[in-house]
Amino acid sequence: MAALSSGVLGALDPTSDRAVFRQIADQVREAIDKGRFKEGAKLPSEAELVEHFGVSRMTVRNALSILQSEGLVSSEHGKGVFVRPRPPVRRLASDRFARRHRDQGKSAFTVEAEAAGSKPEVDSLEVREEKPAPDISARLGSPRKVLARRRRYLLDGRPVEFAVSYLPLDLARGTQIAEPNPGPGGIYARLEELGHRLDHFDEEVRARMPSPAEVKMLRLSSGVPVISLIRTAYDTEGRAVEVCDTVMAADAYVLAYQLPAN
Amino acid sequence: MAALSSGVLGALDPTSDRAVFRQIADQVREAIDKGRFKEGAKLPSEAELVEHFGVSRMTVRNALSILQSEGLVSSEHGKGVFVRPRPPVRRLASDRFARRHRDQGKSAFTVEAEAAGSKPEVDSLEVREEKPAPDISARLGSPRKVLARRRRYLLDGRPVEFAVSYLPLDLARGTQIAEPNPGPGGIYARLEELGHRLDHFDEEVRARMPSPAEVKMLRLSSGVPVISLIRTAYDTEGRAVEVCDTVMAADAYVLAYQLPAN
DNA sequence: GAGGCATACTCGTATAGACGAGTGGGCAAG
DNA sequence: CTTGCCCACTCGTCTATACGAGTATGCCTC
Repeated sequence: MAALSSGVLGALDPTSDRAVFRQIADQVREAIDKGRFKEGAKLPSEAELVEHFGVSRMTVRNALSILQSEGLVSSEHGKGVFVRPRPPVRRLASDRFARRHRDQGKSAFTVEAEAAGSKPEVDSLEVREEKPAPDISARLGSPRKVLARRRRYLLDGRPVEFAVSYLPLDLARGTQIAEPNPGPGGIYARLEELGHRLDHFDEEVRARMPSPAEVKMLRLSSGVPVISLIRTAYDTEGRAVEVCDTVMAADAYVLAYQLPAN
Repeated sequence: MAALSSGVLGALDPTSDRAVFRQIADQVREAIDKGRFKEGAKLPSEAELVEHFGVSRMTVRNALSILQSEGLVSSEHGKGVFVRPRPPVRRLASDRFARRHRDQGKSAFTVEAEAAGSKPEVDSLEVREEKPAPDISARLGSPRKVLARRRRYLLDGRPVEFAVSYLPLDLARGTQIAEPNPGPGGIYARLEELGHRLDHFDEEVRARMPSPAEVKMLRLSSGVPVISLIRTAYDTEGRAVEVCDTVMAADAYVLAYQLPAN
């Protein structure tokens, strides 16, 4: 209440035809944008906002739900509503699969995370053979079955990315690629050892709101979209040797690409 | 009502500890996923859902608001709630700025849209000199002032993208780049004519929920994120000659990139 | 037939109240 | 001092009700 009377939030405009709950959302949003509520700070409680604006609680909750869907705030049961802190961002450079980055014992994810001062983890590792979904199948040249490698990546305990790699079964069966730990340099190193020298990767980038399963898997708070990245690896023969389907928490990533001008 | 009694939606599980509005959202989501409600189809009205599930209207609205924030449905005042149709998607290929695509009289956007059978439009064109924001300034080598070119792109009347190009003022002032219409091949063709042969582009891709201003500008329905793309163009001297800040409706785009493996 | 109006249906906004459940601090008992 | 409980405060869920505003339809009038 002290925070309110100190003038962080003003009054409603009864002459405006803008809905009351939008006016409240506007005021709180502006206060956040201008830094009057700082990152991680607790907003006034619903009861305080009810009293300050003289409206019912549902109206206040309606206003807060707007800000939540915009990704500006997140609520914690029993504690309050907080300005959502911006997490550190992981930058994926366009040369991240270059051969020269592939000669270490650790995975690219691990190396990069440790360099950035974060604690990397990989879990939910599942390796199995399965019948590919139509879109995956089409990219791989319609194999009857594929090897699927599923894993989840975490930084400092927070899940940031979920990825599934699909490889034609005739190519991967019986090799170290079919093992939970594919060895130093990852599956791309193994593919090259098997004679599939990699030529290039195609990546398709989309953004959308997460499914409930993805919300759970990535522990996403509301108002955070996901980036969907589908990468296809081609060998020098022009054969698609792997498709990797990745879903990333959008607030944890920036993708960097370099395009030639010619 | 006939649709409901025909069994598209089932009953609630009173023994479940899952909130009622979530159960309702789950059921409707599943019906959409399984195609029992098709794209563009009208859902049962709130009143029908109230009757079917035997709950209050706020509970139904709460359930629908979940689906709306997931981008699955959108409501239209006075008409109903509809399964959101997936709009046609525009694919941005990684060679879209290649010199060979730059020799026509029309802009790349126009050519590509017409090839895809859509009606392209460009509006809100504004060209002015201004003081650059810090992040833009840093990318361009800290010029005191820049030329800013703002425009909005539409496909079949729907706004899909809003873009601002920034160029160092000393480079653009007095040239055709400072004109509303930059001429055939766009500003990249003009830059090359001015002796700045383009070498490569850096692109940074992010996804997030839109600001209210972006919702208005792109006429976004709720539950649709935006893709933010910041492209920096470098000439063969290594100088950054342009920064383009683009905000795209995420449901209208897929970005395609090709990465070398070496 | 054309125009306009009434009406019924849709979602949008807002109120008031109730109870549940998670959190944290203080107080009392051991 | 430590343990455990209670309580106050937080957000979560749900009900019931009311009126406003946009849309579509059909009927009535002209």
